[in-house]
Amino acid sequence: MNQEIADIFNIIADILAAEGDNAFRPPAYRRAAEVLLGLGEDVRDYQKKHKFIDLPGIGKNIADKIEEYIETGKIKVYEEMKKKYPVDFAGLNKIADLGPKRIIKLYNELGIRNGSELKKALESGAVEQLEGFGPKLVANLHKNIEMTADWQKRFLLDEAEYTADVLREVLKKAKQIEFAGSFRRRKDTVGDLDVLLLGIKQAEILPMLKKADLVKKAILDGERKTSVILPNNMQADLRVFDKDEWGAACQYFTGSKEHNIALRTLVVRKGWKLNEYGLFKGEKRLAGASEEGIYEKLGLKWIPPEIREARGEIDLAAKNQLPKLVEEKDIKGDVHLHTNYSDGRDKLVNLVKLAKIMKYEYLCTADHVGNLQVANPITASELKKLRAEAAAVNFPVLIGCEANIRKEGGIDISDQEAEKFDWVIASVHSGFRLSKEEQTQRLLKTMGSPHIKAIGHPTGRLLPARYSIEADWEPIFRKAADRHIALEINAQPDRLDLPDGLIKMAKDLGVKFAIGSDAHSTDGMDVMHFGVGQARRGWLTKDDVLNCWGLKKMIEWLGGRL
DNA sequence: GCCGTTTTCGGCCCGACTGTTTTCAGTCG
Repeated sequence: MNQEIADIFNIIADILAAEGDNAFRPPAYRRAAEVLLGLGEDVRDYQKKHKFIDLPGIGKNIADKIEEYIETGKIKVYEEMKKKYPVDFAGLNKIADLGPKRIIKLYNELGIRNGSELKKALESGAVEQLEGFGPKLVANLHKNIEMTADWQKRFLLDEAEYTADVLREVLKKAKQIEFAGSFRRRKDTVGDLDVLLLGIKQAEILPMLKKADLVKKAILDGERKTSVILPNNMQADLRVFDKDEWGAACQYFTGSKEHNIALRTLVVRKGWKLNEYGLFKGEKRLAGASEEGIYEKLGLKWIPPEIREARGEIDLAAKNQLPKLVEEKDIKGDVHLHTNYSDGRDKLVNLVKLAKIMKYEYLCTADHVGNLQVANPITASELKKLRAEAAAVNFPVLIGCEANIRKEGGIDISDQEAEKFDWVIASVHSGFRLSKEEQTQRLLKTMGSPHIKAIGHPTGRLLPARYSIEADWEPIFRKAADRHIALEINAQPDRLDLPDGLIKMAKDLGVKFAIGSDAHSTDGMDVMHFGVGQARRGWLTKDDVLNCWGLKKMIEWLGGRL
């Protein structure tokens, strides 16, 4: 429901912006939309324990509208706006160069309500008759309307990372390069790449990209900014900065927007100014060469990019109480690996070889078992072979399994079968569309099973945007904490499950986590850093993560049930 | 529409770029 309300707020913001009476109302609605999306739980659950008005950026007016939507499924103000402008705002807004003002103008003057009507009007020549719609803008709209659908999508982190590596190579002439934005914050999906460069001329960039055949479309090329669409339809914005601006640029373009606005509130209070070039008192530069310097001048500890989301990090930085977030080097073992005995491609001995190179201290396998729509579950005789292989590798290996959670709760193998494994992950692989109540009961019941040590990819979501089960997470998290059952943070870039908001909520309820690669071959083991990034976005320290503890302590916490 | 260690009113983050203008509006991040 959060998404539904956020969408409505964004459209209200668009319409208010187009009508243009008070320029500060639209951002208020947009901020409220962001806050709802970052809430970590459904507004209906949140409402039971808290008041919306206590959330930052949400006042009486917007709180009333949220409650109105929960009660009636509608927001009156929005319904009236829809009558006045029966327009597909969300769709039209995705077209580049088209914002609220132009959308309203197109509707008022030509009655255009959606993309296909716009296309017809462009083709008939009606649009170029409008004041303010010159030949270049019309030509751009023609092109944009065709391409927009492709470049609007969000990308998985691994594709963004690969793209960044390509750009880094092509632009290696630069002395320094940083990929800022949501990529640096390790958000689960990335819309574009913000590329910051040092020691190179802005005018050199577009030619270098063109020479490397990386420009599908040049959007703009100015004195301080170059924007292109790359061949994979990802947008890259590239900007060059000086050495004494570098930290300010990194800070500014890493965001998030909400974090930066909150930071600027502090700055304004001191009578200073903060932009992408530095922190200034009048003309005097107080800081700018390093991010640390900027935060320090503001009386704050440096804040890791992953938690710059205006979720309380600035207050804690002021009090020097930021958590020391988990790092990739803290990971002591992988806890979710498939071998060749289920649907993995590699033998245990090869997984172990790589584990040693990665400086792990142990591995936990998690081959599929059971009878619910699973590719090639491990058999009893294969389990014996795997045990023998594990005994031979001279490296600590827990032999585990990934069992399926039944529709009615519990897992699809018996207690006797489960007992044969050292480590049992229970995962939802079916029944994604059960009701919220059924889903909640199903997970609660599953956690009553005596052998389960972890819940795998708990929401079942697949990115960039597919199903995530609906459940009332609070009682589930409470039971996980109580029963010493870990929640997995699945590091696959198309899962990153749990999502960050739920991680934070679970942590606050005392839950412990296990970051698993879910690798199906040695190649798949290198995704661990994505899982660590996700854990950091959920404010986790190494104390929160089982596989940062060492095997002995982890087993103790699990109750020695091995 | 939100918010408060100058304020319950009067502020609100800030700059770049393009296109359509002839000094600025709209979009974007």
